[in-house]
Amino acid sequence: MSISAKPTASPSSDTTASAHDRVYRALRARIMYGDIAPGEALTLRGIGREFGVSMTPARESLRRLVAEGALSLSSSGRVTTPELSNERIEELAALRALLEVELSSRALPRAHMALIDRLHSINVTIAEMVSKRDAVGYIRTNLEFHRTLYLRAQAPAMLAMAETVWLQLGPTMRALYGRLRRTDPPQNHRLIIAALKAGDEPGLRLAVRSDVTQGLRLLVV
Amino acid sequence: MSISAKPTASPSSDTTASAHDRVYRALRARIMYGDIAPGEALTLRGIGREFGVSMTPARESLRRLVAEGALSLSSSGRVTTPELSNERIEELAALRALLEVELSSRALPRAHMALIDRLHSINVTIAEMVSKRDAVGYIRTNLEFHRTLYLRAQAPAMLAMAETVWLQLGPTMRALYGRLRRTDPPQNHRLIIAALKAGDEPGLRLAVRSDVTQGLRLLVV
DNA sequence: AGGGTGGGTTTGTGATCACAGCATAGGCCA
DNA sequence: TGGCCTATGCTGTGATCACAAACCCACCCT
Repeated sequence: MSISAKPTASPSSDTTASAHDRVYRALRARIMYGDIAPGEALTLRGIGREFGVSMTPARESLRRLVAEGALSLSSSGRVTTPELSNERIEELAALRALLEVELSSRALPRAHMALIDRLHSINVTIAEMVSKRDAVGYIRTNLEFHRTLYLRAQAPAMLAMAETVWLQLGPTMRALYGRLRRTDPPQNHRLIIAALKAGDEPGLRLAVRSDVTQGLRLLVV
Repeated sequence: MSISAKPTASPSSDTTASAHDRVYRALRARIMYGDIAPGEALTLRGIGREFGVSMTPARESLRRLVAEGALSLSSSGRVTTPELSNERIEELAALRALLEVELSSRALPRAHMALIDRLHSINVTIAEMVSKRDAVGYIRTNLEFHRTLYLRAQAPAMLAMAETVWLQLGPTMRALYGRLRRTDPPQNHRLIIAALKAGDEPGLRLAVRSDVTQGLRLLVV
């Protein structure tokens, strides 16, 4: 039975031996980076078959993702990726603004030149993803930009909450970036970097708020 | 085997037939309202025995609580209620301030007289709990005060995040209210109600922030 | 007497199975 | 020909079991 293992997931990050954790990480990345469309259904046996595990670890990883709001659970127990209402999207955008403005503000006094260089280089990668029309790559790199900045805030609980919001917005973000077709240079990211260099806290808060809010605004139909 | 069911949990809210959900709800309430001390260990078979279920639902509810940050998972898989560091407590307090100030601000334009009456009556119950030295009852009623207000904000995702923070602080809050021995009338709650009546948004924000922050400040050793 | 080490016990992990609910697709009847 | 109804598969739920690792405590060696 163990021959049927089909590791179609990413071959990286196999340091943990735990089966449910491996499944969880793979699914989480898929959802957060928009690899799954809203409304898609996931079945226990299907997940188990794909990752070569039994129903038990599949169920654990699915329920963990449900607990984090990444998947929604119907009354009959069926698990699907959620289709967010406009009110929910606006709320999550407000949450992003609230949390990420605070995180960036806390990161500001700790932002050295090495961090700014790193952010700049991530920005270059984002531009590449945009020109390649790679939606998933764009989302992943964009979030990496934010995570790199917020890691300096030394606020793990707050960062975890922000990532939970990203996770909830994942499937919807794909729909967004699949829709917008203009080659959008990360203008707000440049404003963020400039404010970091200048030590300008109000400017930084404004830039982060704009960056977080403007993309989601297009999504509200 | 099913005879060993000992429903020591609350007899209410048994509308759901799902076993793991029943266990989850009971444990969540215990943790959030400070019924379990920090550092206590929970075992799968122990939970199962107590609720008269097998290991499967016990495991699901425990892992869900771990996913929500209510319990911490050691490297060997043992589940305990977390002992929070001072930095973590300060971070969670900041998170409470951030989220709950926003929630109260959104609830303000929707706050009618009926809500204010209800808040006042909850406040009376809080005073009773204080005089009875009932720590768990105090925490539960205090959170009910906040939840009642925030429900008017019509922001379910934001409220869910706030409740997650309460959950993480639960075991620690018990340690706090077990320590403070003064009969503390809910002064800040009266300020909140006054600001609601007057439609005074800056005052409301300040009162909520004070109420949320001051209690946790005592806790930082 | 103290510290390391052995075994017995307890723990989480994952697989498998029986079962009940549901959804769908096909057939059946008017 | 159209609408209803049943049957079959597929789904999640929960119980049980085998197994390996961790833990604990007593015992033994130095």
